[in-house]
Amino acid sequence: MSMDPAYPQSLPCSEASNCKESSLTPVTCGPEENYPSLQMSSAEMPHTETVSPLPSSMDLLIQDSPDSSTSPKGKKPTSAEKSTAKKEDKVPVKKQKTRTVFSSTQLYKYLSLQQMQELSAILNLSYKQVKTWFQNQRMKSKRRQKDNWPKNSSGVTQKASAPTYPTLYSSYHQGCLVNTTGNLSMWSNQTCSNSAWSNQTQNVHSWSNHSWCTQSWNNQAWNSPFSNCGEESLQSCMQFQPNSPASDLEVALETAGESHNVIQQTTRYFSTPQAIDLFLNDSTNMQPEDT
DNA sequence: GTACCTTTACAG
DNA sequence: CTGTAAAGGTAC
Repeated sequence: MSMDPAYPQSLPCSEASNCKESSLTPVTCGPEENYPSLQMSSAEMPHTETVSPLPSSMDLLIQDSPDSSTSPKGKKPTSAEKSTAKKEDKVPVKKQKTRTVFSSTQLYKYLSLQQMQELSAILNLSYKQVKTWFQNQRMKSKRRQKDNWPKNSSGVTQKASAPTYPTLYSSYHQGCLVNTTGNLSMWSNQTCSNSAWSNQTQNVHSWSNHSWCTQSWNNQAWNSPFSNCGEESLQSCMQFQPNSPASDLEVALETAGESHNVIQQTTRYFSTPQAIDLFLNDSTNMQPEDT
């Protein structure tokens, strides 16, 4: 339970080392930084960058994103530039906060420290960004809860209705992170039935200590917002045998969920907001919420 | 040092 | 206007 991988080790330059305390200009961090794809001057930044320096294994995972939504600026540099230019023009550099629009592909693989680090490198994002994302997700979940996220009221918001934890792994597992040691984290989502999952193709990517598992789902079965991107390539898989679909997951979840905190829970893969919500909500208790 | 929370600012 | 990445501040 000690997970403090000083991220800066193997990463090229992910750490926040850059933008955080450095200054307010994330862009200044560096060209090959992780922010490159963020905003910068798309003019000269063919975001081909997206996935260049990736290992071969990861290639599959991230290669897609033709330019989905990410396009930090691939599409409308005007706005950004405008604003930026404007500010620079007169305002004493207040703070060029540029919203990085992560591509679904990128979002698809945000995880925890270790993974985050690697991911950051892989995705060409900074560790900070990855971290921030999770943070925001947590906040988002909380807010939703507070706001009484329209869940069953009409049963509309939640495409597949928020499943409870038990249901989660039963019919909601889309991927999982398996630790070589036997520990595994999972990210789940809706519309994924065990059967479907069994049929899916399984591609295992070696990922550090963990095996990045991606399972290929049916595009149709996948309704989550995040899933609309060409995840076909980065679909998830499972490391455990296809024979033990939910079984392993359950065990793993139990083990992992019982002694993990929110952070760790977050560590699990979230493919969809709902999944995150679920995790953030029940993960702590992992009880059948069945009063 | 990190996570949590609040606020800011941008993209759709 | 909403959603969300990101900065700032605070607490552990």
